[in-house]
Amino acid sequence: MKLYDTLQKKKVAFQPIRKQEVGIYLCGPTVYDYGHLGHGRSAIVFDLLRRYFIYRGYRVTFVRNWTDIDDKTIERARQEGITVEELTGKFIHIYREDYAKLNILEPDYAPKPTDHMAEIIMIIERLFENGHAYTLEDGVYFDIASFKGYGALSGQSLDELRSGARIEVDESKRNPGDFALWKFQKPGEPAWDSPWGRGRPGWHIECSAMSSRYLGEEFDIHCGGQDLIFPHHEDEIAQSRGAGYGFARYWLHNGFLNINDEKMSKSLGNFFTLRDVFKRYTPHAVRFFLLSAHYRAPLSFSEENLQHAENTLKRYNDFILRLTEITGKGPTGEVGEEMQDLIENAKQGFEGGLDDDLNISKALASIADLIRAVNCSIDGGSVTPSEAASVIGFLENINEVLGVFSFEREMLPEEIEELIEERTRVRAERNFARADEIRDTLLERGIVLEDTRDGTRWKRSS
RNA sequence: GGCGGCAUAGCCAAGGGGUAAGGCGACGGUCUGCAAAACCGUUAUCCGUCGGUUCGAAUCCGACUGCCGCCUCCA
Repeated sequence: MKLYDTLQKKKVAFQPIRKQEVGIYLCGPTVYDYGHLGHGRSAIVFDLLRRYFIYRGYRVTFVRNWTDIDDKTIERARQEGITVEELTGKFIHIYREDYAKLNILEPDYAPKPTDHMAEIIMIIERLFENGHAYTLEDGVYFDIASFKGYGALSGQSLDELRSGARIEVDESKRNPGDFALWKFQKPGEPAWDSPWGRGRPGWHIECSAMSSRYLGEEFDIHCGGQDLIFPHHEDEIAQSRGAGYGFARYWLHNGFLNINDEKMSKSLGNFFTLRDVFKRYTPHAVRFFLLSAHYRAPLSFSEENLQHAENTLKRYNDFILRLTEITGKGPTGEVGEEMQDLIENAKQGFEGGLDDDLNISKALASIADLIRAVNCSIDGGSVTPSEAASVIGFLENINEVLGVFSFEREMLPEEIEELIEERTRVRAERNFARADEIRDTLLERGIVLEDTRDGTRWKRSS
């Protein structure tokens, strides 16, 4: 399996630290507000990564944090007149609901920095011991000049960072790029005891502390959005390696979700929350949309593209419905060699695509080829129930990775079943006026009827 | 100013030295009582522009143009 490593700036063959095991850390959101599509994208593409490792037989440990203590959670809680804990508890709950709708697997660990002060303090102590930390009036800082290799991830040298700094420089810091490890308490702020005084952790330190806590001092993959490369991940590397950890072996970053060619973000105010989008599109379609572009490429949000996802998914699910109708006839017939080859080709195409740095387009193209070929055989009446079952089995397997197909069928209310039966009767009598009337009535109620050789099929219209 | 990314049909998108996968949409056809679904066919002489290397480039090199991101909180 090849993955693009941001640090090496190229695709490399993935080698796990321990055979058939992989530890993954994903930087999660700061929980002070509703999640938007961009957060959804990051969560989904790395859910795809995790699920594909599982599909490939790896034992995966997946960690995604909730950032619950920083300027924004403190400020928002103050505005709303509630505690930081109340605020973050509410939004963690909302995020979890949204992510569940998107069929994102729960992380094995979902740590919060407020639960890990001991680990955070311990790593800062180690940074002092190793000469990377120093204390100023308002907090403890990391001395980036003391860490050789600073800038390797983002491709920037210390000098460039110095000259390019757009922020007002705190003259007391040894280097403008030095960042806070521990911020001393200001009036009204939540605070924890530490050897340097009461306060709270800086942003970057939580990920260094919690990743090592759950995945070990050296682990396989660290992921996040491209906006985290600098300074967040650069600083994490400096801290963790400065503390003597091996830290992450591979760095993966997802591209942005754009809207009108601009990054969707809180600060630009051009975002759609997941909740809003769910009002207009099915969660499966939203997942499929966010999944359907390569994870490192920019993806444009638009009504047209969401609708596109909805349409494509409908084609998949119609296909599954057709297969289900055939398997309903019982487990009979052979699985012919031709069908075995079709499935095998699709499987190889699917795996070949995802093996190549999660090339989802390649993977989906092979599924499209399978659907066309099998639909063609169904039209010809040559697909046995056993064959249909094996195609469904294949789709179920890959759906463990994609998580977008629907296999379940709901039961219709009896009155609707009766209308469908009545329509079958009157059609046999060639009373098409009544038949069309029934079809229109049901359509108004969201039921689409399709007449096939073997009877009438119903579907939900949306 | 520094660092990085992107530019392929109406739209989404793969490919990345040997002559353009796949999907959505559209149009024509088969099927159907009519539809729908499905299938078949059509839909890029060409891959931002200009040069160069090569027998051969969308693919490599150079320049240019446009767009985006990071350098400040951000998935």
